[in-house]
Amino acid sequence: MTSQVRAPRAPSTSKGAAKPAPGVKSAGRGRPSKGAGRDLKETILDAAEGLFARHGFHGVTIRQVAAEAGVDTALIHYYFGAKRELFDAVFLRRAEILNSARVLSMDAYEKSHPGAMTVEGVIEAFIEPLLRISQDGGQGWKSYFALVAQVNNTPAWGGETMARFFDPVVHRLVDTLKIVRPDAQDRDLYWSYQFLTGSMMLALSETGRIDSLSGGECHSSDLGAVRARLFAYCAAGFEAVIARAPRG
Amino acid sequence: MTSQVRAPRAPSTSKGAAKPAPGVKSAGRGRPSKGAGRDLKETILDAAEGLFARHGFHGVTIRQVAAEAGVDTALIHYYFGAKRELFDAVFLRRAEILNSARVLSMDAYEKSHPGAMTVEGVIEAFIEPLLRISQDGGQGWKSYFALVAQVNNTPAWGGETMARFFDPVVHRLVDTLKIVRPDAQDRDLYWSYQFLTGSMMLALSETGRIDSLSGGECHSSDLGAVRARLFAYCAAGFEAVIARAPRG
DNA sequence: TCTTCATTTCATCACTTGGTGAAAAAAGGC
DNA sequence: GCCTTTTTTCACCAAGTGATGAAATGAAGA
Repeated sequence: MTSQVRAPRAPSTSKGAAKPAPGVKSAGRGRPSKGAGRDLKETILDAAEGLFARHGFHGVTIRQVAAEAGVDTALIHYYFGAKRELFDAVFLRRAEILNSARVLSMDAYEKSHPGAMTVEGVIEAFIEPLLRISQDGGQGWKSYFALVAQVNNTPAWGGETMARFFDPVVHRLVDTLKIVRPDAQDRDLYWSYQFLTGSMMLALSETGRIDSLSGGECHSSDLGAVRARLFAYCAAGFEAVIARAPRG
Repeated sequence: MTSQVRAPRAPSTSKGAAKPAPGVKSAGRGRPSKGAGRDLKETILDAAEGLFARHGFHGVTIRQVAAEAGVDTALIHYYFGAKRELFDAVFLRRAEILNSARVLSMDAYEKSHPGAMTVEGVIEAFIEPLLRISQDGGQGWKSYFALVAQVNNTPAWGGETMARFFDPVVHRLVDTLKIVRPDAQDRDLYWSYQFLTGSMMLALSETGRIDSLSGGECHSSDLGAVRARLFAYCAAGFEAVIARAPRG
């Protein structure tokens, strides 16, 4: 009864760079709206990313995205299909970059500290890539982290997507921690990770709450301050939970 | 073609016997949908609370709330006004209960441990009331915690409300911690609290993520497991951050 | 009884939502 | 130039959206 989602004419395939260059848009005389010579598709994703991060999936309309990107709403459907597919595209775009950066970081740490790894070192290798990317990656990445934090706390919604893309790297963390603390119980590691990810995502989403709470002494945008404390905080937490070893 | 004269309501059919259960309100035989003879206003708040918690403010329509509560949409506007006011009413209903429970808990701890308070003890006094209420308070409270967690991570939206209602008790926590660790810097305490609240809210929202992540070994509904670890985890984190005392 | 008043229902409004088909415009190969 | 394919715009729809005025209802007083 509901109109089935018709896949838009797929613009060639999706893989690789064989895309026939959808026309360097604003170069010639297409739309004069957006200045940069970037692909329109990326422009749409950027607009959607920022809006979704601020207002959530349901808080954003296709028309808002279109207005922000300076395109027609039909063009968004042409490229991405339904609204939910647009959201997924936003989510996917940076997920793989994130995952490979984290795996690389943990690989490097493991290799550079043979037989001498510490809990704090492992945790730093797990978190640091995100802090670095957020600091160096520009506004797009900051929006993305806010988006992930939001999805993380709205399980009924993107929970499955979360799991599909981020569980592997979490298992990698747990496996490495088990090398460092072979006697630790899985339960304790998983719960400790749950605590860690809550802290980490809230810090990365830079909600600004700490700014007013601290009367201006702390700033949520100060990721250096996060770096200076979060690793030690989480590592001590892990150690305490492992040491206590409750049979819960 | 739009506005034609509204005919006075047609006398309809025979008003004889077929009138279906007029809404007698509070006492006796209200709505058959909700079992208890509670006020309709509370029924509406309950419905709205559950839906807002699952789908967020924009993901819920007045009509959905009305259907869930078994009332007419106009009745919701009659009692609460605009949609946003309904949301605020949901948020407010339990906020004060929460705050007084926490203040009471910290008062009790402070009085019962004169000169012998510990960081972990203070943190337990701060968090434990929430765990207890969530365990004993029924589904309504669980929805409420999920709602708060969501608002906490969507700053552009309810950030101001969050601050107005929950900042005082946080300042109380910080003040008490300064008694226990007089040499601790404010910066460190605020950042540590930020990490704590991220962990705590994620645990309280019971997203179910840990269930699949751990392959069924942990359950997000197992607040006993949280209690057995979270206090120690956070306390160790606080101590580590204080001890490190970075000048960030 | 008759009147009053808070509550509840009904019908509807003005507008927005996601989504679509077809035409128009570029881009490109020949 | 001509013809084909991809990209972009335009007009529009069916189904909702939040919200409201007014009528209907029922309990409580007078």
